[in-house]
This record gives sequence, C-alpha cells and structure tokens, in this order.
Amino acid sequence: MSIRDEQKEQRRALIIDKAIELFAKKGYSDTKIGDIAKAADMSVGLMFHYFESKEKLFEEIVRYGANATNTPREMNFENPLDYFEGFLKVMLQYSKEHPQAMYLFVIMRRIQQSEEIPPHIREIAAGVNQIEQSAEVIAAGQEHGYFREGDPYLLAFTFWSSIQGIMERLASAPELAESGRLPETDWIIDIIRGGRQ
Amino acid sequence: MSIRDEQKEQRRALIIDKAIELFAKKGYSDTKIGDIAKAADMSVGLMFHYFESKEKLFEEIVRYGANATNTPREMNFENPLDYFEGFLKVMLQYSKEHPQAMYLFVIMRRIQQSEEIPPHIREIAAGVNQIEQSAEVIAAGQEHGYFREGDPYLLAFTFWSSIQGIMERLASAPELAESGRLPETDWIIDIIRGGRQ
DNA sequence: AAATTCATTGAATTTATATTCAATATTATA
DNA sequence: TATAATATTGAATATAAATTCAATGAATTT
Repeated sequence: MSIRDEQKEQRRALIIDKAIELFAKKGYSDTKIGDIAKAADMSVGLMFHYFESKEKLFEEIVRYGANATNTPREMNFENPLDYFEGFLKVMLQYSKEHPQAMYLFVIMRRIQQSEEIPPHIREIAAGVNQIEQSAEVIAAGQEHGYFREGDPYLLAFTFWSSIQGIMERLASAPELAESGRLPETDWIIDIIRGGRQ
Repeated sequence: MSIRDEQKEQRRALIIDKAIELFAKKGYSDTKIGDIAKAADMSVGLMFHYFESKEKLFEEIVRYGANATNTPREMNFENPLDYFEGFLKVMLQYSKEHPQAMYLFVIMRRIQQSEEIPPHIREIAAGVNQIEQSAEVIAAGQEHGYFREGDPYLLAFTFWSSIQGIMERLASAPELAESGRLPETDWIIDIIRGGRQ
C-alpha cells in the first residue's frame, strides 16, 4: 500500500476515533462536524474529503459498532450468570484502559432509543438487541435458580438499562473510570441475581 | 383573573407540558421549537409570544424541575433504605400515571452531564445532586449494616446512574410504563443493599 | 522534472432552525 | 359600539451548522 493510502487509512481512523468519543459524550446532534475536525486537528472541509457526510461517518461507526458489540450466538456457560458477569467485567475493565469500547457501547444502545437517527442506521444496530436475547437466557436460567424470580423481559430491561445509565455516566465523567474507581460487577449483577441467597 | 390571563396561564402550561415530554424523549437539541408548537397545536410564531426563546422555555422547565425534584433536607428514617425505596416506589408508580414526573427526572439528571446546556441553566439544577447526598446517607448507614460494603460514592453513583438509565428507557418506551409492566423496586435497591442477607 | 493525482484549506453556498415582524382576528374596556 | 389591548398567523429574517468548491500545496507516476 502506498504512503498515501496508509495516510488515508490513518486519517480516517483518527477521525473515527475522535468521532466515537464525541458522539458518545455529546450525542449525535450536539456533536458538530467542526468539533470532530478540531479534535482530529484538521479543517472542516477536509472532513468531507474523507467522509461524504456527517451521517455517513456516523453510519460507518455504527457498522463498526455492530460488529464489535456482537453478542456470541452460542453461550455455553454452565452458569448463565457468567455470561452477564463476563460482559460486565470486560466492559468495566475496558472503560478504564480502552474507553473506546465503552463509547461504542453507549452509542450503540442510544441509537435504539433515539428517533432522530435515520431509520436505515437504526436497522444496522438492530441486531444488537441485548434485551430480547437476555430475556431468553434469564427465563431459562430461572428454572435452575440462577436468577431471581420475576418477568424475564423486565429483568433484562432493568439490567441493560442500568448498565446503559452507568456507562453513559462513565463516558461523560471519564475521570472516574480513569482513576480506576469503578462499580463492582456484583452490585449490578444483583439486579438480576437477587442477593446471594 | 381575567379570561385572557387564565387562557395565557393555560396556554403556557400546555406548552410547558408538551415541552417537558419532548425534551425528555428527544433531548434539548433534537427538540425543535416546531415540534413543541405542533404538539401544543399552535404556530411557531405564537410560541415566541409566550416564551422569549427556546432557552428561556427550557430554563423555566428546569426551574420548575429543581423545585419538584427537591430532595428533602431532613431524612429521618429509622432505616435509611426507606428513603431510597420510597423514592423508587414513587418514581415508578408515577411513571405509570403521571409520566410528567418521570420526564422531569430525566431532564434534570441529563442536564448535569450535558455540556451543551448553558452554564447558567446547569447551575439552577446544581442543587439537585443526589449522588453527593446519597453517598453521605450510605456511608452513615453502612455502619449499621443497612447497605452493602464498598465506596459510598461509587455505590451512590451506581444506584443513580442505573435509575437514570431505567427512567430514560421508560421515558422513550412509554408503552411499558403504561401497561404497568415495571421493574420491582427491590431489584434496584439491591444494588446498594446487596442481596437480602 | 513534467504531468497527474491527491490532500488540504478557507471561503462560498445551502439548509435547517430559531427568531422577528407586519398584518389580522379576537377579546377586553371605555 | 368604538377603541385599545392581546392573541394568532404566516411570511420574512437571522443564525448556526453542514456541505460544496475553487485554489494551492504535496506526493506519485511517467
């Protein structure tokens, strides 16, 4: 690959990197193309050399996020709680060292709620519907006493909404995550597990 | 009060009512003055007869919310968990019958995170800092075993962030709340209580 | 090294939205 | 009822942000 092509790749990657952070912190509408340009240290015009539009840039991020966030189809844990615990551990750990993962998570989950996002972008993210999937896992696991009693869908809803709230907060208050002061996974798992019996 | 003055009050109240819902559902920037006008069934121009600007309208809502959300200074519960439980019960109950309270809560909590909100508005909401306050309550209560072990600030942070996540979700998916399918307070309380021992 | 292609910028242009305004209708007061 | 004050609208204007563009500099190819 020529020097130019490498440069181009790097430049695009830089833009995407900065954009992910900004979109996560400020939301789609409040992130101005100029903000991203400034963060990536280039002129606004140049942004449009690399990306056709703000929307296309966002779409690319969502596409990327849809892969990254992808939940494994197969979940063969003896204890299904491990799935949730694993996810939480990774997410919290990453929020410290690789905030990108956290930012992506926030972006991906927000899309599903926001009516402002163009539908075709919403669809890209649609596969990542943790609530539906988790509800099934919970329903199955309840029979073996792994989860507390209660409407599985509501439990999943509560669990994921909580995590979203926490991650959004961490994303916009990075000093907490950076200092390593992070919630314990247990605290959050207890939402669906119920206290240790 | 003259008919006109009453009308004016009602009209303003209607605008505020619709605006609260929209601001909560879509956020400040994504809520266009035209959206509010349509919801309140009036022309855009008329909005400016009642409110000087979008920002002033928002400011009034925040002022109102700062009162409504006001946490009582005095909290004399034998069991400090009751404070959190009470709050949750009310909030969840209200989300069904008086979504306005839920919308306000969402708006108020969002302000503190969003850098787009003009500082002078942020200050109006600054008093409502549940995390700091709750951290103290938790710290004190831990000594009597009411709360689980752990950094009180982080526990408060986790608790309130979770609730925010849940409320944001409920606000944008009102069908859940309306159908009365709501999370149990216990599930959320367990974040700070730890499972029933 | 000349010609070509790509990167970059800053200044137009376009577009979306907030805000103002002149005109008209409605209600209140004399 | 006539006059004044307020409510309302739709059309202008202002503003902010996205997007395009012409010009210039840098790298690549011949």
